[in-house]
Amino acid sequence: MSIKAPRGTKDILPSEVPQWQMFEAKVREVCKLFGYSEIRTPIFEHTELFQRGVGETTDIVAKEMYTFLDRGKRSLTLRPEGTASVARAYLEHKMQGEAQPIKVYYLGPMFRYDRPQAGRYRQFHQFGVEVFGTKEPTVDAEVIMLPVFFFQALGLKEFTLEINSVGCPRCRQAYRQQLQEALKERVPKLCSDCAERYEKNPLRILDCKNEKCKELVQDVPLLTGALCAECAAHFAQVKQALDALGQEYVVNPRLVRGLDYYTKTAFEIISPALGAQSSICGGGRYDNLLATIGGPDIPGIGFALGIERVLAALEAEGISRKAPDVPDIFVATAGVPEAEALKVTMQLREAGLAVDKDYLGRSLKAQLKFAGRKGIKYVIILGDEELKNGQATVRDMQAGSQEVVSLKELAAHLAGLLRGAE
RNA sequence: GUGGGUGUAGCUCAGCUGGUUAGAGCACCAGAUUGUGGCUCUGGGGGCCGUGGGUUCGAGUCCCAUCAUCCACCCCA
Repeated sequence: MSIKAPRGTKDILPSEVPQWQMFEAKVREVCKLFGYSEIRTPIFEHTELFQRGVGETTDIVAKEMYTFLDRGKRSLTLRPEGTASVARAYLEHKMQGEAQPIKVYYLGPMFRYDRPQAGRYRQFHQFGVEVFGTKEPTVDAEVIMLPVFFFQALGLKEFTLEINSVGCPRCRQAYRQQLQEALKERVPKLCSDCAERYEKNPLRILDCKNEKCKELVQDVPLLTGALCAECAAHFAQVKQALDALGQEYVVNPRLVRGLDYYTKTAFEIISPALGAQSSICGGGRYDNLLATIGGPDIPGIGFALGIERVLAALEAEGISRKAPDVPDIFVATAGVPEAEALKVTMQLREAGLAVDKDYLGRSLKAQLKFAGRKGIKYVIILGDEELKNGQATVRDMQAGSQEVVSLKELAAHLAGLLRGAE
């Protein structure tokens, strides 16, 4: 075998597609309940959108983008995430002129040039939601509750919600200095990654998994304690709203989002059933994103959730997969021309029945075996004997019983059987 | 980008310290039953042993490289 799917990509095979369709149907159902409309944006955008929106210093922009020049020498990038595109569409179509807030969801592939591992792909799929035009803390609570509600609707049981506030540029800047001050002496003792983070993005040091770093930053002041009055009040109201709903959560002051655009509320949902890539949903508020990409000062909030990871979590929890669809009826031949069998097959389809037939010229025995393996409920046996009388045999594969039915009444007879079987 | 594990039939895997034509189970196809599946039995098709180099009289087996894959770091969904 020479050509394979590119590294980090994979085929979603017919046996898996029903599970994806179930997932997508659930997305649409829940979004409808919450009042969100679907939006579909292009799969690639001008590179500049992500550079400005996601942030030059983020790993995503610095080293994970699929960027290329098109024939007109434009620099384009396969979208690494959805929020920037939706924000761009909001501005481009002047949605600030419509009734606010704008609540949308999207579903589709994203691309990041990462090293693949369990739960991490170069082409992966996200379901995400964005709300523009309100900075109300209760909308933060709604955006947090949507994925929680969604996971419950899927039957997922094992997940934990973590929340934090990363403040606004003002309090974050002040905190950053406070943190650097506190860590000054300890820099040489930190791991090499954290030593680098000390200058670039000291907040990330709080999130380091290295045991030694964890210990060293234990007594350091936390961002939650350094929030400005406005951010602190906002965070308190978000928590209050979640409390009022009876929603459990863990405040994780070390939860730091990687993308530059986040402000105030940040949250993450984690599945303990997964490996190292255990985050199944991440989101938060981004009150400066629209302004950053050249729009008016309009707040926003959203989340994105990794479909492959959620499906893996369902699998790990043993939640049954949706089985692939099989036709209800199979037309088998025994000594009659194939054209005749195709004609009967088409007639049944025209009557609204899901029907397939043999295309390998196999023996009747092999055709029955095939239908049995596939789990097809009824097999029509077209034999020359019956056909002479304008009849066919209908075999119930589960019961092993069969009866002779006239071709004229065949469709109605089968429809009746299928209705009865439901 | 860094580290470790693994690449033999469609799938899961054997193949002892290198030794003639590379095996099993499942799956697939056919027959036993010349018009009747699920059980059983019999037979059959399928492998440049990931790829390229090297060591050797001889390599699936040893060495190097490369690619792919898995897991972890990093990062994130």
